[in-house]
Amino acid sequence: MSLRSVKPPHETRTRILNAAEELFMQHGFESTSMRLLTAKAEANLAAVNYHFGSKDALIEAVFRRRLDPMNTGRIAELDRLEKDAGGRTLAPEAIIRAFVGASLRMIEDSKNGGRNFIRLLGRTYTDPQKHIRSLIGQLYAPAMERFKNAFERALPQMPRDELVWRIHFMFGTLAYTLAATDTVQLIAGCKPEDRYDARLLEARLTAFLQAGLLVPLHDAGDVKKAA
Amino acid sequence: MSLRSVKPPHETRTRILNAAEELFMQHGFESTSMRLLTAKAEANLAAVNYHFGSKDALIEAVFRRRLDPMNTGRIAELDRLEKDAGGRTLAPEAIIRAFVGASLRMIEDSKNGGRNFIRLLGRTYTDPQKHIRSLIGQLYAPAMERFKNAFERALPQMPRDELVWRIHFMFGTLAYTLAATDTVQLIAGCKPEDRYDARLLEARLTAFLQAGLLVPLHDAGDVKKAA
DNA sequence: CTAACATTCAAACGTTCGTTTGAATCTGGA
DNA sequence: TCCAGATTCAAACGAACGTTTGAATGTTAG
Repeated sequence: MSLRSVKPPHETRTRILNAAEELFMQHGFESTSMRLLTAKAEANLAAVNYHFGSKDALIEAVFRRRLDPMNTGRIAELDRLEKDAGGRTLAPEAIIRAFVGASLRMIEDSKNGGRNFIRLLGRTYTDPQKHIRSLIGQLYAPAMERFKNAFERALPQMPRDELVWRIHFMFGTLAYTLAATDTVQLIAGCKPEDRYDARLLEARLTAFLQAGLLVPLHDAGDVKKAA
Repeated sequence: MSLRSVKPPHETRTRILNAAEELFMQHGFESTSMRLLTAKAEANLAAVNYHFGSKDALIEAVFRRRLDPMNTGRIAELDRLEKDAGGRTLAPEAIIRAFVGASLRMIEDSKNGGRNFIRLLGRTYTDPQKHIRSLIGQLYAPAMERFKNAFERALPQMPRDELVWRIHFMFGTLAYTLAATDTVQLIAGCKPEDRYDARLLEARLTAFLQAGLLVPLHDAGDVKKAA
């Protein structure tokens, strides 16, 4: 064994993860071949199977590397908010900001591939392969449960199934906004330039989500006049 | 030529399109092999290349078959609304309903694969392959332009870039909601049963989108108190 | 019937895929 | 120095991929 992981922090592993992250985002999982991937990582073709075991295990490692700290941070931020509030109930907006803030902060870190990862993540929620979707779901489960509880406490008067749907809508808006940078934006007539001024985007996104989350309940299927 | 397309309306073509739609949704484009696809369609392996030319051309045909009528219907519905309104400006909610209604009506048609297609469509907005995304964008372009103009007329006081973002948010919410039927719903603690009561979903979704679209403008990055 | 065309079919094409192998090379402690 | 384990390497594996081919079959018009 000889004390691995003390000196050289597996540079090859990291290079592979970085290359995988970028290529998975550009071409998808299936279209990214091990040969292209290892070439970009400046590693041997066999390196992925040696370090990770298989291509699927590499995919999982790519997501764990970023998603675990991100969701841990989300939960910690929520803990901090609740602690600061004493016994008072949190404002829904604060909970929303704690959630989307983690994604937007990562998107700002374009130098370290964070932006790549967020786009990759956003599209992987709806990946065709079931085992990949369930991996994402598994990695999100603790944070999702935590935030769901926080929203329930902040909005005690809202029916549970209504709240679940609105959380789903919010999650979708966030995921899609971050994943689809060109498709519909181009259709909408906006140039794809450096459009991700994270501060402005956070303000717009939070306002949109908050309004949707707090919209008055519809009565018997009729939804007129909300504002 | 001998008068094709009079009697047997290319049954093989249709069987292939149906099989492709379902398999593309279940496994994605890359993971759906021509052998599996033609087997499900009860056609010969060479039939796809004979009838469509290539796998990519088949993908395009799958989307054109559903998306062209859907967006034509959307535009017609908008035309009808504007005609009925005379010169009056349309309510934003009516425009939203005209757009999401087409998707939700197709989702109700689960017998004919409409639900499959909507899920496939929702995930394809963020497909890794650029030529696939641009195909979707191209098929959506006329309807998108039309609806953007309608929103601009309905909300003349809203800055254009703000409106573009809010349309983007709405589009994302719709796409993700329809595409991600299990992933996050399961996390949120909801069973994936027949959850798509389209009437209830339309009410919830429209209320959410309308609230987000109409939320008052944020001032200088600060977004407190919207409702 | 027959000629012309449309469609189906089994078989094979060449390529690329993820993974495995066994030897070569590197590395750190006794 | 030497050796055991960690890592890299070139080469090859069998399987699966999309596509092509040319003959066989089905269909329609004269």
